[in-house]
Amino acid sequence: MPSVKAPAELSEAKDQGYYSIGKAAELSGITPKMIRHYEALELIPKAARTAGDYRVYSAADIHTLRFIRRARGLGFSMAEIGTLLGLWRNQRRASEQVKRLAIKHVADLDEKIAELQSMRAALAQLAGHCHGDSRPECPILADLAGLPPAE
Amino acid sequence: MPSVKAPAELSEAKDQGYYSIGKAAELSGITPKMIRHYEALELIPKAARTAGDYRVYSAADIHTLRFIRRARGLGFSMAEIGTLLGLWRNQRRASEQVKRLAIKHVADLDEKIAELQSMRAALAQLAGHCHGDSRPECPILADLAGLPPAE
DNA sequence: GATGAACCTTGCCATGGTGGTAAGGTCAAG
DNA sequence: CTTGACCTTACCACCATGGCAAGGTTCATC
Repeated sequence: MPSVKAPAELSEAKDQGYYSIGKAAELSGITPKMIRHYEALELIPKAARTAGDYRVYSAADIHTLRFIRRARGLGFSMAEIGTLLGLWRNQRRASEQVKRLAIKHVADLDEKIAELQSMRAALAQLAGHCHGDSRPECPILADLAGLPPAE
Repeated sequence: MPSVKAPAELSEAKDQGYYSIGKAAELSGITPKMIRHYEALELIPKAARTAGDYRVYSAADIHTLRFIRRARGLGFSMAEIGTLLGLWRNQRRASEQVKRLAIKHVADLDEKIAELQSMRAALAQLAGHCHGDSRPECPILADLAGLPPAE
């Protein structure tokens, strides 16, 4: 056995089914940047390190990262994802807790959607009344300036 | 004429129809904090100052602040509002420019709405399949974990 | 003419989720 | 031993807003 001071460990880790942060990013669809960020947020446990201080990830870690990515895709906040991860890991969870969180989030989404829709409707209405030619008269600006709607 | 070193100016300003930042905030619905912020962003011109370095606002300034508040209410970004203010102040603008900006913003809103709606639909679907009782089985978590939809 | 309340001033920090950049360390291949 | 790809930490930026702190101004009341 050659007397290498501190074996690189990284290729060794690879042989054992562990991934570098870059590989984990590729496999999970989360950037290395965000993986480190989630670790700092304590959403995921601190990754194991090689002798050279590189983070290493197991297949189970990749699985967790994918879970986070999907939850983000549904619009859950980091705090909510933290809760979801806790429930996911807890074999004795009640599905009722998960459902409650989901229903609440649906309501939050509905609220945001309604807000955006009312903006959209108001603006589309104004734009519909605007000639959109070379003349300066413009109901959009008139409305923003506070003039009566002039229906 | 009494030889007051530097006349307070504030009450004098008030007499002439000028407002303090607090009053301007009250009248426009924008917090003093944000009024200062908009000034720093150069969205609005630098306010005049009294001898005591207090900002003073005219009725026209209040008008501008209200314009900004309404534009924010329609979801325009600060950058877009800067453009809108420029068009508003420009008597020779073409309404076409305003309309183009508005239409673009409607498209942006539509995009966000569609995104939120697809989240909402996916999540509502999952929640609809979740028993929501004391048992741990949960299609929501199963989906986040990446299991097949199990329709 | 002093005191105190209400207001103003600037400046810094925080949010949330993500991106960038810089300065340096590690590793594998040539 | 060098090169280049990757990793490390530690900052700063975004956007719009809120909060707090430490200090100055104004004004009304005693």
